[in-house]
Amino acid sequence: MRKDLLARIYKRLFKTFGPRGWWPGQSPFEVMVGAVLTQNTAWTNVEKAIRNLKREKILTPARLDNIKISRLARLIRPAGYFNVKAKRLKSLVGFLFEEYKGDLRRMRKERINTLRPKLLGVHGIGPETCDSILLYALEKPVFVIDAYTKRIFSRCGVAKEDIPYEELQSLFMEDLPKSVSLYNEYHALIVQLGKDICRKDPKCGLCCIREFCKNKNFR
DNA sequence: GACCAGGCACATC
DNA sequence: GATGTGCATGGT
Repeated sequence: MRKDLLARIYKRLFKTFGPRGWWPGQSPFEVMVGAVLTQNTAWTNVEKAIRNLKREKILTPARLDNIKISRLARLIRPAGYFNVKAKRLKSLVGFLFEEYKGDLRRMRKERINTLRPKLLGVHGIGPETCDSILLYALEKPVFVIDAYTKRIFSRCGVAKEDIPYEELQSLFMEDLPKSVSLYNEYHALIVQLGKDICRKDPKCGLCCIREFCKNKNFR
């Protein structure tokens, strides 16, 4: 892969879509909860669930730790998979208390290299959710890979379609400067592109980016 | 009414 | 280790 390809694609995407303003959330804890709720789910549904949690004033680590799981499930119902996600949120909050006394600021102080494996060990926290929390809630320079990233960048020939998560992540992190704001914006732009184009035309090979790559003869 | 959405754990081979 | 399946609501 050409050295600055991914940086150039970023610039192209940013020019096309502009800043995305991610992650929508009023606090790091809200972002963390949103990261679980949005698993395989449209964000509009997550918003309804978060509204419910706010209305009941239980969107804090202590309140979520104490609430009965059946009530939590009922409140997050609009986000789908509500029984599964209620359990996952409980695990995550339990972890937050066991390791950091329920304090995200403590969690934030830990180094990525020790924090990431620990977080991945929590039930219901896979690589994407983990990295979303690290980047968007804790402001760690970690690149988030999701289904869109894999689909888009395999279609334009940057990676194979079945490339493992960490491998694709490394492609980005080795090619780009380690910047929280850059990773934040880039991932959001990829999701925007995925929503705009990939769904409407399954055969679309990345459209503007592919053209860009072709013109630049990048491979 | 089918299809999809900002995944993950678990069973089975 | 690869592959399949359950989990569920709400928008297009």
